[in-house]
Parts: sequence; C-alpha cells; structure tokens
Amino acid sequence: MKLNERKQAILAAIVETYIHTGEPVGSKLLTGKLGFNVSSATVRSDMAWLFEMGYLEQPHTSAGRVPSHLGYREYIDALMRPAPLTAEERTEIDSLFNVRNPDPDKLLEDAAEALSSYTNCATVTSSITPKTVRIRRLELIAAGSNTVVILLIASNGIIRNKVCRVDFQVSDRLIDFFNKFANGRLGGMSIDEVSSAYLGAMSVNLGEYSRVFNPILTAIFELCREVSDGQYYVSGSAKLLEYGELNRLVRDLLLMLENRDSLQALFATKGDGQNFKIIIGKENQTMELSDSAVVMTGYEVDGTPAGTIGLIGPVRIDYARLIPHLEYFAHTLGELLTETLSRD
Amino acid sequence: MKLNERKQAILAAIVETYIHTGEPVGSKLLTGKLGFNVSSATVRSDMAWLFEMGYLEQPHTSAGRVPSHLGYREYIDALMRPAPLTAEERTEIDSLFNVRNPDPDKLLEDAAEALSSYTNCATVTSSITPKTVRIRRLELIAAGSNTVVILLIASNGIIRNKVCRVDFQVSDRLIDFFNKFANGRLGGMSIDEVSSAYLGAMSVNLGEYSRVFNPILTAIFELCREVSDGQYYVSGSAKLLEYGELNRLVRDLLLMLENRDSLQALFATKGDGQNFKIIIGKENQTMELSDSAVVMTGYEVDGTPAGTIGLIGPVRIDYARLIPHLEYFAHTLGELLTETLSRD
DNA sequence: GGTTGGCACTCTGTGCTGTCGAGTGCTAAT
DNA sequence: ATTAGCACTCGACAGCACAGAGTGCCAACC
Repeated sequence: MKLNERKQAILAAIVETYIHTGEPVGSKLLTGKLGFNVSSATVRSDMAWLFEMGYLEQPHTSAGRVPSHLGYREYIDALMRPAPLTAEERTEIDSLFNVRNPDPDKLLEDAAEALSSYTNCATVTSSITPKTVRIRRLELIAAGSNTVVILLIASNGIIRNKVCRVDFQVSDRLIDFFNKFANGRLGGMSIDEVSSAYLGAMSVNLGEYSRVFNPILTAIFELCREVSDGQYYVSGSAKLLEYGELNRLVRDLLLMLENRDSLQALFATKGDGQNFKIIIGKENQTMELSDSAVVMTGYEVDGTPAGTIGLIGPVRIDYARLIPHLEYFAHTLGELLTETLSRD
Repeated sequence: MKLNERKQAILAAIVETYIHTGEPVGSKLLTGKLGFNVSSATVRSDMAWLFEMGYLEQPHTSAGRVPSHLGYREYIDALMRPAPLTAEERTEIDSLFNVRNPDPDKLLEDAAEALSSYTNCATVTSSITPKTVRIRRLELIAAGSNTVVILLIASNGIIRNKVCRVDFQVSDRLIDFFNKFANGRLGGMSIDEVSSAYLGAMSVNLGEYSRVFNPILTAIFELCREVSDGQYYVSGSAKLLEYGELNRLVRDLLLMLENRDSLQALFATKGDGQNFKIIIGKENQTMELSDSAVVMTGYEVDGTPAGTIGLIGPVRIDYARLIPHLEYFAHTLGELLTETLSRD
C-alpha cells in the first residue's frame, strides 16, 4: 500500500499548501504547484486514492481536500524536507539568548520567550531533573529571631530557597551547627535519595536538637521535591488566539498551560533522550489538545538528558521550518547550560 | 442636573439588569423590576432623559438601553449598594489562603489565584515596595570555585537570590570577609538608598579587593532593584475569554498581562493608600483596556501601603458583589503579611 | 405638569430563495 | 494510465419578507 512518487508529491504539496493558506486545496490549484506535467483529472484520481487510504479529509462534498492526521504523520515521517537554518538565522537565535546570565532558571525562561517570539506559538521549557542531580550545598540563613531561610544549590545549577519558621531562638551557633551537620550528611547526595525516611533517620541522629530542627528537615525535603519535580516555563500562550481553528478550545488550552499538573502529564509522554516527539491532534491524550500539535524535544547537559523544550500550536504549522529551529534551540540551550555548569 | 429618586432607581435597575443578562434592557422589562408603579411609557420618558444626559447608550435605534461609562460611574459612586460578605463567604475566603506559608511571594501568588477563582476575572497582585523597606540580611554563599550565590532578605520578608560568577578562587575566608563587610555596610539600609554611587563608594573602601568584588556589588544592586520594583502575580487570565464582549481585544489584553512594563504602567495609576480605584472602559489610558474594567485597591502591612491587589474583567461585572470581596481579600492579605512579619 | 395608552416607526435576527463558483466523480475516448 | 468533458454537489453570498422587541411621539387624563 505504498505511495508512489507522484502520490507522495501530491500529498506533500497538499500539506504544504494547506499549511500556508489554511484553505482546502483543490486539484486544479495543485496541478500548477506540481513538478509533474499532468492534468487536474489525474491529480483528482490520485487524491481520491489518498482519500480512500485515509491520508486526506474532505470538509464537505464539493470542497478541496485537507490533510488528515495520518496525512500529516506521513508527511512528517517521510515526505518533509526540513529547511536547515541559515547562518543568519543561527546568529539571530544566538543573540536572543541572554548569554550572560549564569542562572539556569533564567536561561530556561529566556529560552521559552525567545522560542515563542520566533515561532509564534506557545512554548514550554522545563527542567527534568535526572537521577544524577546532587545537592551541592545547603545553607541555613538567619532571617529573624524565629525565622530561617534555607537555600539549596543543586549540582545542575538550580537554586531554590524556602522560608521556615522555627520554635527556637535563632543563633549563630545553632545555624553553624546545622549547616555543618546538614552539608556533612546531605552534601553530594542525589536529590532523589533525600526521602522522608532518610531525613527521619537524620533527625534521630540530631539527638536533643531533633525536635527543634524537624521543621527545617521537612523544608529541606520539600525543597528537594521542588528541584526534582522541575519547573515549567510557559511563554506566548496568548499567541494561540491568532489561530482561528483553535478558537473552540483555546480557553481550555490556556487553562491547561496555567496548570502545572497538566503540563507534567503532557511532557511525561516525551520520548527517549534527545529524540523528537510530534503529537498531532487526536493523537493527544488530552481533549484540550485535540486540535493542536505538540512538538517537543529534549536537551542534554553534559551528555545526560536534562530537560524538555517544546511548542504548542495549531496542527497546521510549518513543521519543515520549525523542527530544525526547535532542534537548534534545544542544542543551544544544552550548550549554554553545559558551559555554565562546567565553569567550576 | 440631579437625578430624582425614580431616575436613580431606573439607572440602577438598568445597570444591574444589564450586568446580569448582558442584553440591552427595554422599558417594559424594567417596569416589572421597579418598586414604582408606573407604566412603561413613563419609564421610557425617564430613559430618554437619562440618555440625553449621557448616562445611557443605545446600540441601535430600536434596541433597549445600555449603561454608558458615565452611567456605570454614577452607579458605582452613588447608587450601588455593596453586598456585605456573609460569614460563610468570609470563612470560605479565609480557607482559600495557604496560611501556613510564611513566604510573602507565595502568599501573593496564592492570593491572586484565590481571587481569580472566586471572581472569575483575571487578577493581579503586586508588592509595591515602600521607602521603608530595608535590607535585613545579605549573604554570600559559595556555589562553586568561581561562582557565588547572593541572597538578599528584605525587611518585608521578600527573599531574592542571584548567581554571580567571579574572577577569584572562592574561599571561606573571602566569603566571610565579604559577608561581614556587606552586612556591616548595607544591613539595615533602605533598599532605595542602595544606589550605584553608594556601592561605588563601598567599592573604594574595599581597597585591594575592590576589583575582585565588583561583580558582586553589581549583583547586589540588581537584587535591590528587583525587590524595589516589586513583583506582579497574574492569575486566571484565561477567564477573560469567557466574556464575549472582550473578544476583539482579548489577545492584546493577554499580552498586556504577560508584560511586566504594562502592568507597572497600569498599577502606577493606583490612587492614594488603601483607597479603591475603579477604571471603566475608555477611562483607561491604554487601548487594550478600553472595553474592560479595572478594580484595584491597596493593602497595608503594619499600617503602611505595601502592595496592590486588583482584578480585570469586562465593564459589565457585578461591582456590588466584587468590591466588598476585593476589599476583604486586600484586608486578609495585609493581615497575613503583617502577622508573618511581626513574628520575629 | 406628570402620567398614561395607543400607534406608527425603526431596526435586528431569522429563515427562505436563487445564483455563483469551486471542486468533485464519473465516463468515454485516447 | 491518462485525459477532456460534463453533470452534480455544496457552501458562500445577496436579496427579501416577516416577526418581535423597543422606541418616540401625541393626545388624553388625573
């Protein structure tokens, strides 16, 4: 049931034309766009075949044809010719990053914003914390007589802090004591290993101080979870409004993008490693996305997968242009993060 | 040119009916809703008068009437009877706040979210840092051999950190030295007094270390600006899509809410102190808001204005219900923050 | 003088109709 | 296998009539 050369060309032309115009494409228009020298009737019979096979859909009897999800799938998997980035585009993207900031959180935020302004889609970046991330440093800082701030610096450069109220009178001596204790016990440990059980065991070791420091240990646990759950940066969600075909669901889409859990569910479906994942329309598990396409890929820091970058737009987007762009964004992001971290 | 009792009642009834139904209201419908026992013809002549005076508008000749901005204004300023909160509503709102978290940033975020889910509008909360906010503590923490984290704890409970790359080999001795130096010079100082000039003078005092610590001083300056500029938390912007009348501008509205500068411009127009400010439609400076209403008020921490809380919705919102609610939110937020800070 | 009922008028929304054009599907010829 | 020709289908659009809601005005009334 393979497509011959002409059928491939016709399908590709339909997808590309439709991506551009957003209108069903007819046989006559198509004959002009094809390299082949055939009449519209021939094209028509091929289109009928493609329709039969499920590659095309028909909004109504006398309209042109529109790619079905299967059609897009075939186009993306086999027919599309990705447009490699020009040198100018590369330097333009490079300049979009705020290279000077060594904070990974800021970098992810900037990347989401840059990608969004570049692609005119909603974008999401996230840090998926792999098992290898360790606690580089924990620091307790006095913030008041009964308040402390706990600062966690992770080996992937992520920094989080948390305010914690304590029962005891905060003193330099106690802070010092705890900092030594905590860094001794937790420093260098994998984030995921910091379980309530482990912290409970630690608490026992604190002896007389155990009760006093318990809220702090709890806070440390929560901080580790925050780092390990990663963070999602969304940008340009308002751009989804520009695509009329999404109108029906755009409200749910926006709500989804505001909701951490939905994002997590979506990005958890990401494929293995650096590979691309393109989910088209109804292929999506979630209703909200049934008229959208999600294109995402991972980025690597120092050779290990460290996060995801992706975009959400209408099914009708210029894959051939966007995929190489997204690839370059992921690559650049990984590079910058690697460089940032290798500096010490 | 004052409105007599019946005209007042008619205007109020028109505003309230229109807020509910969203459809132009006609004289016949109105006669039923009024306490007065008059015929539709009488109501009609009063409506004609209100129209003449600019309190009402007419979408087209044979349609009912719709309140003009002046009409809304009169309603809000003189006619509206705010619906005081019931005890249940109060406890419901109280329970929406995540009371246990002593972090002001989280509190503001929660407040925005809670207010949005409660009012079905987009909401914004912000911390405006008054002149009285001081540096409570500055802490330099080693994050690598050439990287430090600077943590700033402000007297209003706000905590910010920044990663900073340095030229020198980070050592405990240097960190200690700088921490003492910085807290001695800057601790207790008003955020706004930390100018580049002042830091420049400090740098001179560092003598041989001057060059080495300069990037850190710059980072401290930036941190102070971050705290002093305040933060904006937006929630529920997707809810604006539910209001058909905003459709035309909703894209620009959403973009505005994503943009820090626009928010700042909007909230800078806030009135004095705790007072309410309601800006209706064209009263707004910014085009994007010309079909929306902005309702905002300040909240106070320890008796001084400390921030703003507000909501953005269509002009047609239930002011009588929302204003007391917003008031209560602002009050609760201020209380919680005051309590949080007074704990040490 | 304020209030009322009556009536003509205006405008929107809806549904029906006919026409136009784009595009298909089929068939017979090449 | 390809093509030209032709009938057919369907949506978009414009025109039209009609019902319904609401107004504006006027003469009559208390």
